[in-house]
Amino acid sequence: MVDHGSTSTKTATQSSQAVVPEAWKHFVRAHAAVTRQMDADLIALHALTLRDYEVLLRLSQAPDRRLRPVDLAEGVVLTQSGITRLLAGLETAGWIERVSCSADRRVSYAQLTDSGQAKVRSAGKTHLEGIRMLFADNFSEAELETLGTLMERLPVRPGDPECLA
Amino acid sequence: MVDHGSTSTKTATQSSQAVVPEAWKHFVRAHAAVTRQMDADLIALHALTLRDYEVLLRLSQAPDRRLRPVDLAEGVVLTQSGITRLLAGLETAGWIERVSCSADRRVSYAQLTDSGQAKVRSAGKTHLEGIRMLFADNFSEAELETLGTLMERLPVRPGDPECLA
DNA sequence: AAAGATTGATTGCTCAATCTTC
DNA sequence: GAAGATTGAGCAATCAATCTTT
Repeated sequence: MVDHGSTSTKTATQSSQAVVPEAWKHFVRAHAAVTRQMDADLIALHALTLRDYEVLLRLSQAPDRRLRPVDLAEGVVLTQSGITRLLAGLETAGWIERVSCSADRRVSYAQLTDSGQAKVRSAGKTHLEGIRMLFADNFSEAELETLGTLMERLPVRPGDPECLA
Repeated sequence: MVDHGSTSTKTATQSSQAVVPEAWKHFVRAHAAVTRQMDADLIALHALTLRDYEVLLRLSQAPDRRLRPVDLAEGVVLTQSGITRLLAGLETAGWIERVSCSADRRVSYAQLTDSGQAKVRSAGKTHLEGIRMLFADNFSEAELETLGTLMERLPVRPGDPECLA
């Protein structure tokens, strides 16, 4: 509700109030549209959900190609039960296998199989193409870099759960 | 979609290849995290989903406070059946009512009620606060403006040649 | 007690099919 | 036939509760 010290001489309240929700609105809308198309492409060409792909990708980039489900969940912003069910699907597809941890018997790693590695490679081509066409091609290299740093600044976990009143 | 051929400058593009998926990754992750928190806040304080709120908001800004379901669906990136079910919920809550169109009897407008207007006002305070704390406060005014224009550039209906009003 | 993982019940959304009206 | 709206079936993700291990 407080004005930000407007830089322009437009109607002060109108402009400074509008800029914030406008940016947010475009952000949400763009994400939904682009994401939906990417998901459709991955499903059509590789029988793979966008979330599935992101999980496989993270595994392929992890040391020893394995991660704890709880870390995986945090990485793709999913609940623990969500990741359990997703991993179950990936396992029956043969793209991951479960490996129990000797140091902590509570955890059963998700480990990328060779088949999963092949899958993430082939699907990766489609996905990179999608990122390029639907997302990156709309920006210059510099803008992309800017976008990346800006996005990186947003809080990923509700670490400070100060509730709104 | 076929393969896009081999890249001739694999080594040279290695670093610039990384910037694209990085920007995208941060984009997706940030959206998921911020959106999730906003949704939780709205549910906790107003018994309202983020999508519910966005629909009510769009109605409150529409002429005569009413819109066709199909336009509403396009606005919040949902399928037609999705909007039907969402509107059903809003109607039983008393926030919208259905009004048949005299000019075209296929459409039944979603019309914001007074109760719905009150709801969107009170929830709007929470939501604006959420946008500020979770999103806008991480950026300067100039960055927000940049972000808005960049996001606006993304295609909302990829592949679709034209949008009919 | 707390952390990791899982399961049961529920919700919300999608696709495909259908109905009515243009 | 096409467009707008709806319904049935199915899937994916959530919350709450539970189990095991630390």
